[in-house]
Amino acid sequence: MSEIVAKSLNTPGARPATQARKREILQSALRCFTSTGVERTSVQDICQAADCSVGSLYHHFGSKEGVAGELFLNGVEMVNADLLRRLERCRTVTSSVKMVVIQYSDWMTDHPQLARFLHSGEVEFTRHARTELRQVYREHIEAVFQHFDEYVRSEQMRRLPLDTYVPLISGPIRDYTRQWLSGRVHAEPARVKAIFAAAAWNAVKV
Amino acid sequence: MSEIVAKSLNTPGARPATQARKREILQSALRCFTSTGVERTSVQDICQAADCSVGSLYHHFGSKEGVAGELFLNGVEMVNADLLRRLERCRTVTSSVKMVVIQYSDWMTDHPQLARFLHSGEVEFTRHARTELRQVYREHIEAVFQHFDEYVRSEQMRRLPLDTYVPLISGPIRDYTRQWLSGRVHAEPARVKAIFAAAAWNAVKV
DNA sequence: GTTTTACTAGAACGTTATTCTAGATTAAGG
DNA sequence: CCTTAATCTAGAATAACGTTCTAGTAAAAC
Repeated sequence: MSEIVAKSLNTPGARPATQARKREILQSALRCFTSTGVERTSVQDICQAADCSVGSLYHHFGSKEGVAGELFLNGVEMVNADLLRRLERCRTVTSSVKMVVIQYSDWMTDHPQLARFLHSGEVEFTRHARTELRQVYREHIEAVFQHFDEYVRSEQMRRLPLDTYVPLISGPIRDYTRQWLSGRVHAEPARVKAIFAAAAWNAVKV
Repeated sequence: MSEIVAKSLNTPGARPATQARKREILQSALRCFTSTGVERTSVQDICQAADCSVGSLYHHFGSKEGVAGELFLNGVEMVNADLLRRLERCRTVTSSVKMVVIQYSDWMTDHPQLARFLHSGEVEFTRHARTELRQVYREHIEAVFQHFDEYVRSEQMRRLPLDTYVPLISGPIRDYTRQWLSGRVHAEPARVKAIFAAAAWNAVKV
């Protein structure tokens, strides 16, 4: 089971027990969402699984969407942080580009439940969650681009329209992962990552 | 506005007016779904827009999911048919591979409403719709692969694991389209298709 | 020890998808 | 034509669900 560790699961003024309760709710929700689907799980299902009252859930998360949103945000932050950590160790263009694909494959294979949830597309975000997610995404992209900037400058990588790098490098493995999660293909992403890593490098090398 | 033409919108024993009524419901539903989101549109919204009663809607489609499912299926069949039509005119490997990307870009750009709906990921399928969709997908893939088979045999194209062709060729443009629909990038797919078409060919050429 | 705040609980509310029953319209057979 | 059976429409009734509300409990602050 994947750990649902929130960056800021506790707000100022919160009691010690609160974090545990929130985490319990999030983990129970993830189990429900991935087994039954977001829309088909009721808040009562979550409360029953987490052994809490609806009042408690609404106090902490405001809505069912709120639970799903926080779960989604936590998941995205985990993947992003893991990529940056692994990118820092790469010292060449080739290994860096390939790492983007390899990390994605490994992470999705290692966290199938969160992978399923993040790819489900069922999550309806609140306005607040949406802006927060956008912010997280932007900061992440910026950090990743900073890593690759020197390679583009030194012409070890093709210079392309900014918006095309992500689809070119990550598009295929994302598409494959999606198919894997929907059951259309059977080999885990981690077992085909070499092909997609090579293709990614092939797409952006000079 | 895109035409919602059903392959088999009429069942045996149906009256002439039925097809028009069903199409009216589907078109109204599409408008509601794309403007408000699938989950947030009620069946009453659809009925009001289509000027019909809930009883009528349920008689024809069985459920809200049923409406969304048929809309989805029709959309997929339209894209697929369009691709096969355009592929038939291609006489070389390069143009064929690139056509897969180009057709996708053009179609999504020309049918933004259906594109948004097909990519929304909000549709919950009934068991029946799911199997039917799987069937349609399989037949389509088979037809497309048949077109490319000769090129692989004559070694004008790389021989790769079967499940990797689609992600390698279509993954990037799909990913880009998704980002375009979510508003993260602004240039229409049709305006960047050349880059992704070239990358697709680059990924599978010998 | 008192006051304030965080938290929990579960009944009550309004909305929504779905079902049901009754009736209207149309096609087919004689 | 008239009858009969089937398709189709309508809208009230139902059941389930997300959310709100009120009251109460526990813990921290002072």
